[in-house]
This record gives sequence, structure tokens and C-alpha cells, in this order.
Amino acid sequence: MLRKILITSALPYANGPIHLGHMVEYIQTDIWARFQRMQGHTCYYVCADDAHGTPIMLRARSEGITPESLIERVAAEHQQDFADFNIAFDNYHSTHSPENEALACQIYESLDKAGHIHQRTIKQMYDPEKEMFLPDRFIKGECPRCSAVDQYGDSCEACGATYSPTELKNAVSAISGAQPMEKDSLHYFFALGDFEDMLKDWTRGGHLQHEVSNKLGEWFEAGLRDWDISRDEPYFGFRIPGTENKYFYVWLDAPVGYMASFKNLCDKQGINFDEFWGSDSNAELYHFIGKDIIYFHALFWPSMLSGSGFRTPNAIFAHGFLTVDGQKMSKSRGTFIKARTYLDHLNPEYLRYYFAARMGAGVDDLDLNLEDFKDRVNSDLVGKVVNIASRCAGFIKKKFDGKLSEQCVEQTLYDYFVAAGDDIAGHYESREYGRAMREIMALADRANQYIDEKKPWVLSKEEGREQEVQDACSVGLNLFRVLVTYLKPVLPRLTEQSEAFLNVEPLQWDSISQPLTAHTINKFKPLMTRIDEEQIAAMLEDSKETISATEGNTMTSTTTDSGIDPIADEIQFDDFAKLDLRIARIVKAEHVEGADKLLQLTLDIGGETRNVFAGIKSAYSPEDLQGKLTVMVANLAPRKMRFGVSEGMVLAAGPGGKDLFVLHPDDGALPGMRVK
RNA sequence: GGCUAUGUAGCUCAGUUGGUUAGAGCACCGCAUUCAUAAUGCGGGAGUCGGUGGUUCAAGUCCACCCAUAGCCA
Repeated sequence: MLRKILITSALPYANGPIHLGHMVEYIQTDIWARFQRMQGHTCYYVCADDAHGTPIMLRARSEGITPESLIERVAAEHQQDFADFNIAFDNYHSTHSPENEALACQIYESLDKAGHIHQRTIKQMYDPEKEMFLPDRFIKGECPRCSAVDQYGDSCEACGATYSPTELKNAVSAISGAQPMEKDSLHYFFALGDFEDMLKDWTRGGHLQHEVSNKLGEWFEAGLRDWDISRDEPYFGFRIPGTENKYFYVWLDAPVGYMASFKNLCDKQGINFDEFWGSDSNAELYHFIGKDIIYFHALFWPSMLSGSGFRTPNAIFAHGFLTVDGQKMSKSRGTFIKARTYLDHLNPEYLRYYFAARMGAGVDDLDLNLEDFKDRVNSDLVGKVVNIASRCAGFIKKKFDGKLSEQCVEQTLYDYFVAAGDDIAGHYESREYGRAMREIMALADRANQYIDEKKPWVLSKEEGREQEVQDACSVGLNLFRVLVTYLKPVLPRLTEQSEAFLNVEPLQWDSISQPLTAHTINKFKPLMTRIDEEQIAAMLEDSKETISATEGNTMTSTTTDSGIDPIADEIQFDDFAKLDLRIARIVKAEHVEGADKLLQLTLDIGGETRNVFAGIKSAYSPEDLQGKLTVMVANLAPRKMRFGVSEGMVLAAGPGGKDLFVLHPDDGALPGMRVK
């Protein structure tokens, strides 16, 4: 029976470039879409840029352009990256679109009408200088529990406490540096608790991976709380119907973007939208997402849909994150690799294959081990698969004028290859691509063994055995054709070239039931070349140089350390002169008992010593620092911390974790010298 | 801190309801081969199954605790 399927990938945030972490998901989804289409099913694959929210507003502001022109530019870049990775979207749209506004408002109004929207005045932090309310992550201060400095407004990275930003001590706005004040604001809430019964059924109804269902049990135990869906102006988003100055929180209209993109496609191609989204739809709907955004997709989204008269998804498919060589992507190591940087150096099909080879249906993280990447692509694709065609094509072309035998002499072997297709299809369907690739490669091994047994290069030197040569090579090429068919969802470009070489129509899953006989093929050209280590090295080098990525509150996985902060507001010389920066010698550095992130430093600033707690333990051990010169802020008000009083601050750059770099003066500087 | 996962050869993984000597591919070594983009075939070495303790005639598999890694905590 032919199926009608609509699938989506999470919407990338229109605030920065696509990187290889994003590509895990788009490649996973694209393979699935291509597989379904090869089966003859109708499968639409839609996506869009997620274009709203404070980070985009601020970024546009810092670039001195409108949010509209920012998102337009980023959308063009995103789409070029996807196109070059052969991600075959049926439609790519934007959440900042009329379709999305109409649908978001329609859903909101339905929910409101049914009594699922409540209003309530809350206290929120407000930046009096910028005249705006501050999202939690734009407020920094000291953790109310452990007093760690420089923590975000929602949780402490040092002790793991979660709290509300109003509890933060010595809070400052990350945008202006001003001290935020509490201010009342009327907010709109979605009553998630109204959907508890529906959600309990849905999340346990086979729509989620088992580990995800387990995780969600936790939320039910904790009780479902209302969801704050409004934001005050200034905000880049859609105004809430019936209000003057309230906007939908970006996460309200982001998933609606799936519908909007599809609506846009329907309008262009005359597809029936309701057939896919109506409450009685019998089409299939699947969302591919990263494991970090399960909450939004498995709780809010089904509730919103069912509360506003739409169907709910058949399933949510969550995947893990990408690491590179076993570690988080890092800018300093060059492993924060943008899609574009990869494309500048390497064939996208290599990565598509490598990801496929290592991808399963679970939420485990996936590691891009660059050594393994090279070995695997070279031995599996070039050494095994492509080699089969390469070693047979010459004989057929030279000795038989490109013509295959009249009949397949190895029907049993051929049937064995065809029969394996059911298993492989099953693995694709259940997103066990790694298993599928393993089975395909086992078949490739079998094909190479067969050619080895027949030894056409020996036969061709013997009189009267021409037929055997033609037969063996014809079998080899027919096996190759089956293998390429199985790999088609993963390797669209290789497949296209192979179709041209084999001189056949686009391969479908069921087009291989019979072998090609008495068929003329075209001249063989190398289908894929090996990866050279140099290419990988050059890509890493390039990645180190072209670091400019920034992330925000994105729907797609942020697998990375944070991006480059925007340049702060202009200051006058007098403001700068207030800072007293001094060269300091680290005379002693030691661990602080009970502190995860802090090192205690004793600094000599020329006759005076200072005790400073620095949050650099993740990047330095005390031995690294002892005796070194650095720069400190000497006139910062002393701050009482849980472990003692900190009398200043050492200067360091970097996003955090292992990527922290303490400043270091040039030779000749002496403790106590003022930096100006 | 709480929760959900993950941890098996150098690398990637498979190991069904606990049941002989823990398997495969890649990498490595040896041999064969030269049709093929130095590709292929045959053979070989390699593992205290994250750690500790327990249940059992029997544990990679079950239980407890611990360690490491990842994500989530609206």
C-alpha cells in the first residue's frame, strides 16, 4: 500500500551558519525521505528557517541592519549549504512568513477560545537602559546558592542550581551592563496541564523512542506547569491577536513553521493541506529533531495541535549530538566545522555515508572520528563498492563493446542480493542506517569474492573462454547495480553517475528484481576518489581561521560552545580609565576544596599580593599557572565568595570549559606595571 | 544536585529470554593476486566486556554502589 508521508527536520536558527552538528539531522532525514520516495511512497520533506526571537533582534541591531534583512541573508546561506549537501527538501520556508502568522494566530485563537490560555502578571528583569525585558540568558550574576560568579539568569553551571533570574545576586544585563530592575508585565500562558491525560496517552502510545518516553515520565511526576508564550516588545516576532504590544515567544511559532512551510508548498503545488493536518488525517507525520528539544516537540507541540483541532504527529524521532574525535566541537581545535568549510574541501557524499554508517535509531551521540572517517569511506566506498564496477567495466567495454551477457549465469547469487533488500529496507525504515550499511558492505564483499573466484583477467588470456569473461563481468555489474540501488538514499550523486554509466533509468527499490541482460553500458569513469589526509587537515586549518559563528536560542541542536559575543556599546575614554589593570605574577595557584570550577590564585602586583578566585579550573591546572605573568583588574571591588574573598579578577578569553585562555603579557613586563 | 541514556579488541559496532572457548568490519601482520582509482582474496595476532561488590551451578547479560561521557531540568 502506498503511503502519504510528511516529514520535517528541526528549523535552523537564522542567526548563524550551518555546521556539521546540524548536518547529522538533515542527512538523517534526507536519507529517510529519499528511501521512502524510492519505495514509491509520497513523501514530502519540508523545513524552514527559525527567524524570530531576541537573539536575532539583537544581532541585527549590532550589525546595524533590520531583522528582515538579516534573516533573508542567513536563509540564502542556509539553503545553499543544504543544496550542496544534496538535502532534497520539497520546500524550504521561513517562520517569518504570512502562512506562519496566520497558522500561529489560528492555533492561538483556538486554544484561547477553548480556555487554554491564561493571563497573569509576572515580575521580570528589565534593562532600564535598553528599555527591554531581559531573557534569562541575557542576565548574568552570582549564583544564589554557591555564589559562583558570571552565571546566567536561569541556572548555575558551577553547582547546577536552577532558579529565577530575580534571585541572582549582583545581576547585570548582558546587553548593556546596566543593573536590571524588576518590573511587572502581563504574560500569556498556555495551560499545558489541561492536556495531561491526552499527553500521557500520547507519549506512551508508541510515538516516541523508549528512552524518550522514560524521560518524559519525569515531567509528569513533576507536574505539568503552564507555559509562558508571550514576550514584551521590543521583540522580533508576531504580535499576539487582541494585544497591543505582546508577541508570541519564538518557540510558540517555531513548530508551527513546519505547517507553514507545508502550507506554502500546498499553495504552490495544489496539495490538499487538510489531508495532512486535519484531525482525521490518515497521512503520516514525523518530526526529526535533536534530543535537546524533545520537551517542546513531545509535550507542547502535540498539546497545541490537539487543542486547536489538528492531528498529532505519528512519531518524533530524536537523535544525539555530534562530537568530533570524541570531544565537543571546538573552535580552537578547528573541529567547529561549518558546512561551508567542509564543502570547500570534501565531497558531501563522504559525510553522508559516514554518518549513515554510524547512525542508529537511538538518541546516542555520534562521533566524527576523522581517522575512521577517512578509512571507512576509502575502504567501503572506493575499495569495495566502486571497485566492483571499476574492475568489471574494462572487460565489458573493451572486449564486448559495452554489452552485457544475454543471460545472467548466477541467478542464485543475484537472487540472494535481491532478497537482502527486504532486510535492508527494514533497517532504513526503522532508521537503523548503520545496520543497513553493514549489510550492504557484506554484499559488496561477496561480490568481490565472486569476481575473485571467476578470475576474468585469467580467463581473458585463454582461447575460447570469452563467454565466461563476459558472463562473470556481467554478473559483477549487475551486483553493483543492486548495491547502488541500496545506497541510493545515502549517495544520490554517486547513484546519478552510476545510472549514467549503467545507462539505466533512475533506480527504484523494485527496479532490480531482474538483472540487466543484453544491455549496453557506457564508458566507466571514476565514480569516487579516495579521501586524502591533506584534505581533512586543510579543512581543520580553515575552520580555525574562519571562526565567526554565533548561536542563539535555536531549535536545532546547539552542540557547541557559545559563539562570538556582539561588541558592547561604545564607551568614553573616561570609562576605560576607570579600569586599573595590572601585570601580576601568579606566585601560587591551588585547587579549592569543594569547588568545581575555581582555582585560588595568589598574585604579586609589585609589592602587594592579592587573593583571587578564578573560574578557570576547567582549562588550567595549578602547575600550568605557577610563576606565569598575567593581567588582572586591580581595582575591582572585593567580592565575598563561598570560599573566601576575591580581590580582583584575572583576564581570560574564550567560551569556557577547556577553551579558556588566560592573558599573558609580552616579555619584559614586570609585576605591578599598569596596563593602559 | 535530580533524571534519562551510553560505556564490549587501536577505531566502529553485534551479542536474542543469564548457558560451551565473547563475534564482525576497519586498522595492523603474513601469504596470494595484478582485472581494478595501491583496489581484491585467503590466513593471523589482538579484549580482566568502565570499576567494585552481590545473586546464581553458570553473569558481557540480573541487582547495588561507584567512575566517565552526553543531554534535559520548562
